[in-house]
Amino acid sequence: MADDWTRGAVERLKEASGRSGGARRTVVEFLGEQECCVSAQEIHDGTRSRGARVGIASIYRALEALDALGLVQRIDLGDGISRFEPATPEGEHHHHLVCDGCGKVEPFEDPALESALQRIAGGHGYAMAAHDVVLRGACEDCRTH
Amino acid sequence: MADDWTRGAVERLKEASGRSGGARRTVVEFLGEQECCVSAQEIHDGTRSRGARVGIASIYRALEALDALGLVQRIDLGDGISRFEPATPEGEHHHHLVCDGCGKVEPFEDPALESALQRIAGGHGYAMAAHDVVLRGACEDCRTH
DNA sequence: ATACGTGCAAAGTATTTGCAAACGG
DNA sequence: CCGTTTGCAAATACTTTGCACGTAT
Repeated sequence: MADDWTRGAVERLKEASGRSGGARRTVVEFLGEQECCVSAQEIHDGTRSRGARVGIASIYRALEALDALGLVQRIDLGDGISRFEPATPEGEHHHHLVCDGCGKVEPFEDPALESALQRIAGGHGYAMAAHDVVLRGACEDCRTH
Repeated sequence: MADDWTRGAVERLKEASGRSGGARRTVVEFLGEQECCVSAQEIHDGTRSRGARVGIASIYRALEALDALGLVQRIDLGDGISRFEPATPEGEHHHHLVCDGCGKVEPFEDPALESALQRIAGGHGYAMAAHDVVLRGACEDCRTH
């Protein structure tokens, strides 16, 4: 399934510009393997440790292109670093729990939350295009010590 | 009511450090008058246009101190700029709708949303300490053209 | 008098951009 | 070949920090 996203993303990038280069492919392949969100720096380090020589600027440019095509979701956990993860085709998405203690990031999804957000946006006359939800707290491990 | 917050915040800052200075007071007074969240730069511009000569660094330091005491809420709308607003004493809080078209920011509060978030955090073993919710979309005005 | 607050300027960090060279079609 | 992509380095934008001076207690 992750491979599906990778293949689809490479193809849609190619369609969009008529061209395909090594840096973009490297970024897409790395992203396709991730469980959860990663930062530009993590992509840089991760691909470099596999021997890829991709400039950080190209990573940002690839992520910008992917974001513009709706192929990745941009996530802001509030620490000033943008993180990215593959966007699921159906628009289903998850949000994140961040542990204040150990920094662990954990995804979750919740239909009731989604519908509450829809209801709220609608009630204020907004056509909701996107939303971010980040929960912060102490995880079970950190609480138990 | 805004005055209540201003007075209380000045006092708690003083308690915390045993000292009170002009820059902090200026920042607190400005914040107390705001309807919704403002950025450090907006505080700088706003206070300066009233004749205050407060350095931007002092504004950041005042905001950091207020945040540490829980007197302000730090808000990240996803544009890389931190915004701040007075925190209400009871821990009640609101979130924000951001219009993709005109950039308008509108607050809302919703008890059902809050309880859904509590439920989610609890279900994952987290003791929720804070949370951010930002909804993005086209507002009624922008949709109607 | 003493320690904390303030202002300026310099440093730091994440991200973007200009540009020449590499490369895909 | 031609136009896009890439990598480097310089630039940008927000925020933090070092340090000398001011100021409240």
